[in-house]
Amino acid sequence: MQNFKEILDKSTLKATPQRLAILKELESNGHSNIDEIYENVKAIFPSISLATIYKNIISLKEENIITEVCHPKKNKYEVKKEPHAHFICRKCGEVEDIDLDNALTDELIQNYPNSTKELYIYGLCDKCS
Amino acid sequence: MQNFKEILDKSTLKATPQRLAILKELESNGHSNIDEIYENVKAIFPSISLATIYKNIISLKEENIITEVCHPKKNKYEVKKEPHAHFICRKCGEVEDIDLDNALTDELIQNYPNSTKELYIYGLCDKCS
DNA sequence: TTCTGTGCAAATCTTTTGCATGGCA
DNA sequence: TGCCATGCAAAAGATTTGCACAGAA
Repeated sequence: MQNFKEILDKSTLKATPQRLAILKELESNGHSNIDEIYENVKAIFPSISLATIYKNIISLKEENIITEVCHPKKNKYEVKKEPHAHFICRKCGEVEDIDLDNALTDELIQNYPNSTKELYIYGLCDKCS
Repeated sequence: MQNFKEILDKSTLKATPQRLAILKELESNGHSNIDEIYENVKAIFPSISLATIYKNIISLKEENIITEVCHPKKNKYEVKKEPHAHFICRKCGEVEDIDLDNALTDELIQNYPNSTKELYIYGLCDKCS
């Protein structure tokens, strides 16, 4: 479990309880969309508003604390970590992290010097195929 | 230039002038989002409505005539063609097609047997980097 | 005639904005 | 006091739906 308070203290953003809850939700869920964040954080802060979620997602993105995962159904967000790939299921929308540690992907990405090392592969997950 | 009338005739959809114009727009533009399609088709059919664009995009997707390109800013659409990769600029949003003909990508995709051979690489395009 | 597709308007959903309030340095 | 950040409500934007009409088989 990461120390989000410390991460926020180093940024321009204050470590409010709501922000910490959003980050905790992303960490435990892996990838969540706005609704999922809202529902799960609401369980802890019943008074939180959707607008707060949206505003925080924008500022956490700007501060490079979270990353947007482009998603065919609904964009998702994740706590920033090592560059890695995503496998996204075209049917159920499930997102799976893929390690980028093999020679193959390294080499592929070498061909795109300006790439941010974000690779996405679409297909069907085990359940849906 | 593809024969879209023929393609539509083979599907369950009729080859209406509006549909043909949407496909022609996608073909000439490469990748367009809803607004771009609307604006450009409107130049030819001033009476076309946004609802018609939306409805057609849905049915053309269902018939596998077009493909949705997941895009951080606005989803784009393209006429279906050989499986290929996309390079998407995180800054300006430009989409660039990448051929999937090299051994590297072939091999990468072999590792994901259920992949639809859709690969996305994010980064900065030449202009933005 | 029948069926599908179109275009308008309304409805719904999603996201953003403005503003008053509250908490913390 | 002076900032941010929050939460509400309203506004703005995007997408979907219902319906009447038009056009092709």
